[in-house]
Amino acid sequence: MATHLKGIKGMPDILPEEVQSWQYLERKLHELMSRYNYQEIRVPVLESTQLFKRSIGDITDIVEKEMYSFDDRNGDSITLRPEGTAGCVRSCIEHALLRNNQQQRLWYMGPMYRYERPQKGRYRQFNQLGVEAFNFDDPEIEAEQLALTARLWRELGIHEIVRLELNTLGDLPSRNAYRAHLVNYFKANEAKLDADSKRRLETNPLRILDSKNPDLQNLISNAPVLLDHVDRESRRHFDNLQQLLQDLGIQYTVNTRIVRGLDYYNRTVYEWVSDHLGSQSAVCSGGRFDNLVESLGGPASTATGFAIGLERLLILLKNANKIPTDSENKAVLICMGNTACKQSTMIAEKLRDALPSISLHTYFGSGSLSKLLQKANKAGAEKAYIVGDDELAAGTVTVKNLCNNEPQQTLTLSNFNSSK
RNA sequence: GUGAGCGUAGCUCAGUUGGUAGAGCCCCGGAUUGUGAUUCCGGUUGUCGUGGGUUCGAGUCCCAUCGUUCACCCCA
Repeated sequence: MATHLKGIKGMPDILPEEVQSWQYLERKLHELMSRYNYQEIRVPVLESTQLFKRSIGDITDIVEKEMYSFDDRNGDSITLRPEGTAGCVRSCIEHALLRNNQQQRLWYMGPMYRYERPQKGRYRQFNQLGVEAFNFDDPEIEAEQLALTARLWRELGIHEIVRLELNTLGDLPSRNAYRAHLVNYFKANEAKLDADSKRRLETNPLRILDSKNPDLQNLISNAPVLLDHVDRESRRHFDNLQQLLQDLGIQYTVNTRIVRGLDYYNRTVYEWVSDHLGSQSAVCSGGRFDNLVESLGGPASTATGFAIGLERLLILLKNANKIPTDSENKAVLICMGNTACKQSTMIAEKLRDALPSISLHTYFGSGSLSKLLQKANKAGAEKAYIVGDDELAAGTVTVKNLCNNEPQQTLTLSNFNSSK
């Protein structure tokens, strides 16, 4: 016997039973996007490696060690997208969707790829819903997108177990100034830092604020605060956003330690987090990235957006037991006796003609009615359509309701015996 | 890349100081050749992850390796 092949690490199969919950979630997301009049954009899973290096930032971990990059047959380096924003922006530029400061509200959904060690809520292929809006300068757009996500949590029934954490990064000059303050502070206390944080001191000092090391918490809480250093305009933007959130009744906390793994953010950053996700606590994160479009060669365009990790969202839905079981209109066709059994496919087609809304499962061949009803019941069918020799002769179908003990009904199908 | 835990039937898991591999669920059949959700009876399923070692003898002990889970790093 040949040894069987296995799937790739961190790239899970989604089996039929599981697909139900994905379809439920996808349906909800489609509806939501449509209600906010965001438009779907579909871009490829593969892009040039250069695109991600320029957008995400060359020295980020994603680009340095997590990308699935390889050479195309002609030697060009291409990469499986580790996130969706870069491709979306590239497409908008390429097709001039942002000319003359045109506003766009866009969304996309699909798999992303990062070469990481899998753990709870983290996979090498994972799915995101991405939402981006372009050329909206004022904080109303952040408020709209946060209202949209807040509505999603509410309608999925998980609003009790997620919370919003908000911060502002200011503009680039103010952030660089703050960064210098922070480096000075941590350099003065370098002896107290762990190895990871010493490394981050060189690469991404803001990340030290994120550290989970309990020994560092005291040092971190006495560090200079980003919010105290942001420029006046960004500060005003942030204050206005907070006012809007209060007006909308959206609860949040300001967390001055939130930074971003991607380099392109400025001003607003936020995360929706939950205690039910294990260590990977963020289910949605986003913010403003006003400089990305221009830095990728497009027209200067402000931008805001967020991404939701769909696997993580499903963990929350399961946790809160909010995935409806989909047994609606499930039915089975049971044929008894040789004559009816031979015609089961044809009878099923007639039933589907007559009852377009049912999801009809046909048992081929014969078996004891008792067993077949048992099977139908286990499969979650609501009704059994039974056809035996009597029904065949009379041109009828016996309908048995499997949800209750109501008397059976007889359904007449026109042209039932037309094939004769 | 680093650390820890776990690999026994399709699934969830027992398996005693080393002595012939088990249960429940699922699936299939029958009681009941045309009436389930609630009965009873019977049946199938295994390179005990893989390869070495110790031993008269290894699912059990040792080593290696692979897989997996969780955590670090990082991030949705």
